Amino acid sequence: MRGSGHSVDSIVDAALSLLDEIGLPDLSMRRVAGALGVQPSALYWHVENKQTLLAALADRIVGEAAAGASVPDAARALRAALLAHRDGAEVVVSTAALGLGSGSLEGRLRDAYAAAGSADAARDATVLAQFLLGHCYLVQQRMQAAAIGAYDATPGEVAASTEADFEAGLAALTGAP
Amino acid sequence: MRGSGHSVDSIVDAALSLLDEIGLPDLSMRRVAGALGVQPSALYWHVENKQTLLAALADRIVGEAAAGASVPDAARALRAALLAHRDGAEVVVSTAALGLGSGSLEGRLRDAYAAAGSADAARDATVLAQFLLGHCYLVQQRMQAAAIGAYDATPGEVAASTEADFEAGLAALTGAP
DNA sequence: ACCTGAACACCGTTCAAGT
DNA sequence: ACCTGAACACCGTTCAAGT
Repeated sequence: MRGSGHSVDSIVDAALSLLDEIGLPDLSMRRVAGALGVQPSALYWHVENKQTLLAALADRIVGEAAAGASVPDAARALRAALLAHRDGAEVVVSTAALGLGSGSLEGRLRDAYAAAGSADAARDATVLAQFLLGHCYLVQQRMQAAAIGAYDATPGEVAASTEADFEAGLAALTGAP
Repeated sequence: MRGSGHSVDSIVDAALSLLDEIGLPDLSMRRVAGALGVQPSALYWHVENKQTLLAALADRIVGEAAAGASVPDAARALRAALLAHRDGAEVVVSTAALGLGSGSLEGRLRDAYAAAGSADAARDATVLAQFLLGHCYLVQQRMQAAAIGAYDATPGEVAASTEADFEAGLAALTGAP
């Protein structure tokens, strides 16, 4: 902090817009450094390694989504947050076990279930998080495949049928529409 | 075929046992070549690139699991197949959109739903596949984190509580125990 | 037909050294 | 405190050349 060259926040900023431009497979430490006009080694002053940078990116992607909402609305808000950035689901899911990334996401759902008086908020949240992450991951994979032309539908068609898939799963897992 | 040096099957064999040994992050084309006693470039005679090798690996992991079973048994068999190999879920999920990898898995579930007289077997299969893949991916991530010690449970504890999570989600998505 | 050898354009990370 | 420069040990992939 305090006007110095770069903070961890500015690195996450750069990484996030680079993610939207080029996608996760091409998101290298060297590219992030390049976007900041700095040597790759400079990043390691602010960030321990690539894994922790991705975890910070995951936290930023999840953001404040779903705070204080009902279970279905929390799930919808988290879905929207993941789908808002290219490969957002893969970033979040890949750091989910670190507690860092998605203690966040699963925790958010746990709060929603607890507020709704669930008898086992922890299990309910785990199950819904697994569906939510699997859903978003596969949706984004399919959208990318559709963009490349390797899939038999346009990105628009994928987006539409995909939301109905989500609502179907959500209704089944939460017990009602 | 025909007694030549290596087939694509022998490459998948080597890749699969290497996967169990070292995990997906360390599974490089160069390591696979090394395990076969061959130069890395030799692999490209049999296989187009790493992505298609991973797709073939995914097909091998899914195998014949769940053929002709009821929906819940198909789901359980597929779960067991993914969990049987280190990072199995990540391999399968990462190639799921290619039709190559998990036209397989999702198709298997679609067949089971269709045989059970589902009104929308395609959607039901998509939703269950998303849960199944998200579940297995997160379970394996958690088991690995537990093995490293970065997680607050032993691998055994993770495996146990995890199966109950799966049955809870499965019951909700299929409508009954 | 199948493989080697060498090369190309990359990686993540470390660490002395500069300022 | 923060960054550069150079290095280390790797990647996936291509392609001429060998057999």
